[in-house]
Amino acid sequence: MGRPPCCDKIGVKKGPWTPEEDIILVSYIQQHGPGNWRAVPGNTGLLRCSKSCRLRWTNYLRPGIKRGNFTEHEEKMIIHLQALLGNRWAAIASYLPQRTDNDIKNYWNTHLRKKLKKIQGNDENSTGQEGATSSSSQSNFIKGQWERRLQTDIHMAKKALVEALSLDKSDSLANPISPVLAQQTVPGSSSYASSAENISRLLQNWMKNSPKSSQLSRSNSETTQSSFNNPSIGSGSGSSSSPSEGTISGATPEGFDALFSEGNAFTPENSAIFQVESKLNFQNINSENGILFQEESQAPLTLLEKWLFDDAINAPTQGDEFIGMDLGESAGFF
DNA sequence: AACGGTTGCAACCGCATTCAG
DNA sequence: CCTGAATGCGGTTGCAACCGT
Repeated sequence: MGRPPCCDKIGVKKGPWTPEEDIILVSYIQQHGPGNWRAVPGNTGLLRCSKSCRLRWTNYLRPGIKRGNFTEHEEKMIIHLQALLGNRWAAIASYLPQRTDNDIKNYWNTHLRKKLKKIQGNDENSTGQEGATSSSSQSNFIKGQWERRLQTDIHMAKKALVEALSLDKSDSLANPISPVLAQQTVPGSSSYASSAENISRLLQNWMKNSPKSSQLSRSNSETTQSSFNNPSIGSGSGSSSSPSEGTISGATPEGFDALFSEGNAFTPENSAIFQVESKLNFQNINSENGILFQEESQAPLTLLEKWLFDDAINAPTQGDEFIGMDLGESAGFF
């Protein structure tokens, strides 16, 4: 049976998000933090269902999301993890904190699966006698995959238990991220800076597409960057911050037209102040509301993770990095 | 230039799980 | 403990951009 869809109400907008909607959502979350998605449409005036808001945030607007091409290392990790965990994209994404599960899933479906198929095809052609044995070897592989998955789950659960029971919590709290993961973090770039880049990008696109924008006064240029980060934005009197009355009344398309005139478009070049201020604001939110953006992107170091990174570090440049891992189709992928 | 096919990605759908009353 | 609602997750779809003819 299943529950009826939450979004089949009349008047709920579907389809691609507009920059205006993105900004309204980001602005709201900046004030109230992610969560309580049910309240988001009502409080923001967005004609989207809560689910859509959550998805937009987690897959696109959330701080720390890296977009664009996957690196070879990321690719290897995905293949490794997919072989180990199967299509558990959320679990895989937890090992690639800068990527969303949707992104990884898409990348797998569009790039890596094809790549694997191609290689499988080559293998079958080269051996020439797969046929009857391929199905059994595949079932063995699937069986092995499940066993490994089970073992990993048990391993992870054990480790988590040990960590939870450990008296020496200070170390893990002080350094919740592995050194290797820390190395991957771009020095000096705040988690929100990445989000600012996202917003900057979408705003740039918006500016391109919006004929109105060019007509707008540049006199707002000073207020734009600060007001975007100012929690009082849109509250009119600037006094409302409770979720129940936190409607971003000023965050209307008209309001944003004024806010983001051509001279105010966020670009990587001019968004430095924005990034710094945004960082500060999010830190405030972190401390005030207990929302931990940083922690969102910091998966704990598990044995699996350690193995993955050790493997990545020790991996030869080509070809045989999967030797001994019994990863079936993954072997010889590169 | 026009058209059809392909690709990549954002967003949606529906089921599963979790949580609060 | 039960029930209904919220949230999480993976599969799938829709569509714009790209490419070849």
